[in-house]
Amino acid sequence: MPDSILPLSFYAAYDTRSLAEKLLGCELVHESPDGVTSGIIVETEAYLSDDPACHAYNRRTARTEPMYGIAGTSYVYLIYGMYECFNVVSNHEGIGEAVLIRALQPVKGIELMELRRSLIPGKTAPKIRTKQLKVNELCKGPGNLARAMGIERSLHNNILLTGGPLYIHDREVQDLEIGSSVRIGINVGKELLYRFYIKDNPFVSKL
DNA sequence: GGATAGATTTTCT
DNA sequence: GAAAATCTATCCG
Repeated sequence: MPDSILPLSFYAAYDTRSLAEKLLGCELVHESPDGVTSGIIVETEAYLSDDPACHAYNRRTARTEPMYGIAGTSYVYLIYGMYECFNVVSNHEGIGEAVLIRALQPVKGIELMELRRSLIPGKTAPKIRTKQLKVNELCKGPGNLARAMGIERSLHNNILLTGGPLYIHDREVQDLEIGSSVRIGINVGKELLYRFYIKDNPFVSKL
């Protein structure tokens, strides 16, 4: 069934690492008041409950509470004081695991993405970007992706379903060439090959 | 092309 | 009070 919104049963059908691979090639859509943006998911990372890099590795806290919700819940958090990151919660209720979406190939609303990315974040002196971004830079990396898509913490702890503003479409291609590697920007769990990406796709954040 | 420093604030110790 | 699932500008070769 091409062109259908992923049902909750999809998110619940796989373990976290499998879901991270299955989400590749799917299209993330945000229907915001400003307009619709979307992009093909080309890069993900898995965070498991027995993995020291996972936010839910230690105590269950207020911030990570959505990670313990049902698969298909959104988990959005602020990192380094400036950037938001978007995750899809995975596994069963009560188990704190999620998939970080790291890069998109823009499809809809490219002009809106450019507009949202035209300001460089910064409290003291938010700067206007001087150089025009290339399309493959708009959603490169989790912080940039969230900004281009207009995903903020107001979308934290929502269910990715029909009727909501944020959801994911099924992918059409079944046989994707998928690569894996260690994850980016972490200091623990370095050796785990929990990063997945579409091979030879120029929208991936890093080789 | 790669390496490095600085921005910024929430969260947890 | 330190660390953090990041990004950008700047320096250097």
